[in-house]
Amino acid sequence: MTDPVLKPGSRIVAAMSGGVDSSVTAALLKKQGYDVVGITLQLYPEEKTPARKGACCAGADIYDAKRVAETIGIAHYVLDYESRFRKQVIEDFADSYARGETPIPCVRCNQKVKFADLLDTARELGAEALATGHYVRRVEGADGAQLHAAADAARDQSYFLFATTRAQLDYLRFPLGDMEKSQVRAIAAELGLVNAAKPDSQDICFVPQGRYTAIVNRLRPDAARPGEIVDSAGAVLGRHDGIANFTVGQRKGLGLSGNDEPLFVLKLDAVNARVVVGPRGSLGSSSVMLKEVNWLKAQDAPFAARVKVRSMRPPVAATVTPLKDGAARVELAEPEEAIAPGQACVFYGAEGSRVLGGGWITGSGRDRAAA
RNA sequence: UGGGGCGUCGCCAAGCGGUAAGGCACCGGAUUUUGAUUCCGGCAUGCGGAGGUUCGAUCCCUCCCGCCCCAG
Repeated sequence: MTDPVLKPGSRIVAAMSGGVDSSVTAALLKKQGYDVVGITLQLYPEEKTPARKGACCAGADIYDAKRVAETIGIAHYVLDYESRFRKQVIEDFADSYARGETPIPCVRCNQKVKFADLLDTARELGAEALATGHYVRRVEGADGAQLHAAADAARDQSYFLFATTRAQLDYLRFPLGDMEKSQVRAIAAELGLVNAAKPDSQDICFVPQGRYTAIVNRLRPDAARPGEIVDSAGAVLGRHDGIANFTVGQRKGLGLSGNDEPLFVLKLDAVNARVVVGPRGSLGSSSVMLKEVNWLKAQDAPFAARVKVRSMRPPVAATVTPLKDGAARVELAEPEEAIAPGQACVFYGAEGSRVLGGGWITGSGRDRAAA
């Protein structure tokens, strides 16, 4: 099924990370007769991320992308995006932790790098569109392109693309949005792509072995300042080695023993380097405050929606109220646990799969405290 | 150095003669293109120490060590 808008034979830039998904994306477009140009971004120095499973965008992955491009017969370029990536994604990541938040670097990367600079580059190359291997659907609507969750719900990545603007969406294409992962791998195997059986990427791509705090500590030493672990009443229960080690809702790593029930992080106080903890029952909140909301629908009045407060969580019914200066308030029908500043709250239609927008969480209301 | 109580996994804590529950913490794995959560698995040949009684003792007896409390 070819694109309803693009002319046959149009030039399309395919963002190729070196993984199966983006490789198959490029292959499918090529098969459909487009003039596909593969581009791989070098996002960080190879030597810092020795070959490992689940990485992308450096070293061996770039090589994989090049091999795939050769196999399917398309042009392929590698662009050095290290400094942009460091500034837009890694620095932001560290700043966010230093503020006591829990960042989502993948969203920033899509928002500030792939759909920004890479998109511009694609235009400069005369391409009609930029395609990626995200599992998300782009639907041509009456008043422009719409963003929808992937057909394969278990694979859906719409949460990570909530910040995609309508202008960006207009130019983007996501050929895998209607497919199952197993189909994608089958196609890769059929075409003999080198990465057909390559493990899915996971963890933060620029962090070796999941030790993200090492990067944060190096960039923002303040986030590694030791401090107290306290309960909601302020009683000191223990000490910690830096708020960057924690996120709201976290249970492991507190080292507080002797309790009848486990304790979770309720809040991070960056100013005082304090970690506030409490029992599970104190984790729920039913109102969420957002900033920098990206609207993919008219933003005139409050509306009913289903929202996700974390990527791997079923959406819950909610009412979204647009506020001034790109802010919004979300009232959840049922309290959600562990709503963490720095994470995203993404709005979906009350029915169906359309993404209506989303924003960055700045705080949440503690309904139990308010009740 | 009179009286009473207590010492079981890193922490809390059952067991009170029949061959060491549980929770918390911790470790490992699964899941996951954030960070978490969650799930599964692991975690005291030994119950302060030394003897004794018994077929058999963490549970009974003796002594010792260490805490705590009330009196002096």
